[in-house]
Amino acid sequence: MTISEENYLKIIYHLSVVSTKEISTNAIAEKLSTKASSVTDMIKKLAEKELVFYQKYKGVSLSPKGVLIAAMIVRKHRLWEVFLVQKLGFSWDEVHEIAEELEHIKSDKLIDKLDSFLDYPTFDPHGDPIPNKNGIIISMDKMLLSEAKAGSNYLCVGVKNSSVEFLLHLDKLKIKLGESFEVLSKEDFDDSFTLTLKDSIISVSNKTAENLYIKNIFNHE
Amino acid sequence: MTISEENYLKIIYHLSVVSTKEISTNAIAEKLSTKASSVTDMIKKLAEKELVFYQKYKGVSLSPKGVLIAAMIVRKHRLWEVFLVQKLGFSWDEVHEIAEELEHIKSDKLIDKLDSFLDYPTFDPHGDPIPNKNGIIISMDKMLLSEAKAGSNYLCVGVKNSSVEFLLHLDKLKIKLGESFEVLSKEDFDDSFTLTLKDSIISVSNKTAENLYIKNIFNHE
DNA sequence: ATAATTTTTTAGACAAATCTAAAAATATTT
DNA sequence: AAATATTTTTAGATTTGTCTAAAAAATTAT
Repeated sequence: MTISEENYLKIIYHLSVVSTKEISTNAIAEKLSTKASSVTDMIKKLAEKELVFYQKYKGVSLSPKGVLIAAMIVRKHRLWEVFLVQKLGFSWDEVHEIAEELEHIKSDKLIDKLDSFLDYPTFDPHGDPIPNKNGIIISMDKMLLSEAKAGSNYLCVGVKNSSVEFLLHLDKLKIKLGESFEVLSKEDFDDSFTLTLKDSIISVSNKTAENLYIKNIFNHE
Repeated sequence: MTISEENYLKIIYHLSVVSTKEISTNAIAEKLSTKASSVTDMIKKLAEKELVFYQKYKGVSLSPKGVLIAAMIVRKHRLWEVFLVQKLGFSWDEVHEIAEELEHIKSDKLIDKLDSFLDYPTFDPHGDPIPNKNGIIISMDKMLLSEAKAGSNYLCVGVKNSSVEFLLHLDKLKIKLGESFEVLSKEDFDDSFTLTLKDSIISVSNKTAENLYIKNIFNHE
């Protein structure tokens, strides 16, 4: 597997999580910042290797073999992110770029040992689940802050948008994953939210609320 | 810098440590398991970038800029080896291959943080010195076991040959870096050595003795 | 010092991954 | 359903790093 092939499989994997349908050439090209013609070439190569199912003009989907390889790349990426944050002290907005390189290091033993060293984490620093050795990911019943109800208590569990800009914005608001808060009110005027977080009251824009995953905290805890 | 360019600089760096003279095309080709014609092509490219000094048919040497880049690659390689052994529990014969990949990860901040996480090590698991951020390496006054004198005490400090086979052989003899021993005798018949190591007496072949670096232990310690 | 050998370079070809431009297929509009 | 627009594919070119085979330079031997 070349790095390029791995990147294609990874992107198709990520697109497949969102869509269920066949993935279009253009969608892949956009994610990889490349041209549709390059995507067609690479897809043919991956189809030749039986890592994807492909029919001309009909889009592409991962074969079982392709799913497993892609899940292992995502597993490596997210384990390295945990390492960078928890062991080396990076902030959550810095780790994606470095993990993009580390995810291509080829050694199963390395990943097993890293997993053990990190104490078998199940989520990465952005709240995304880490596939296990068989490619299985545990899914959490999360929702967006934008769907929250006034008066309820929640926990921050992940980000939908993990761009550097958004993550730094959350840092400014002192919002961290694992933190709990209460929704005081939703403002009708601009669909923003007012929350109590660690004894202070903050206002969160609708755009932010639509990119932050949360989880209900039930009172019996 | 591509991975290929980095590998050429690294090899020229390693060859320069041994020879002082200009490095020949064939020497590089042999180390990289490639053809002389490929080496010529790459050297031209590196000369273009002013990373090496090059004159047709006269061999090649690193420019100051080239030395620094090469030293940083060696620094990364050796720091990652320390990480793999000390933090992940790899044995010293397994880490070279993985570090060959990790050394090409591009992030200065990553290496600074890794260095700090490892507590600023100065030698890698094979006893080779780790260049500092300025490319400076501290050299140790080491010698080969084959030059040792009967009756003296020494410390194992490094290996000249770091092949998997040799390292596993040392494991069998229970020879580890940092261990001390006394040379009981040198056998005239086959130039082998008899040592006391951790209360047991072992025999070490001349071939092994010529690949193990040691250091005198003075009695006033 | 000339001949033979080895080393190095050049010239031209190839595979991988990309691109542009044009053609073909599909989807959307009217 | 025909016309228009979009998407996808094909064809051919480019770049990077490699190769083989032949030519040129340097070294070694006679």
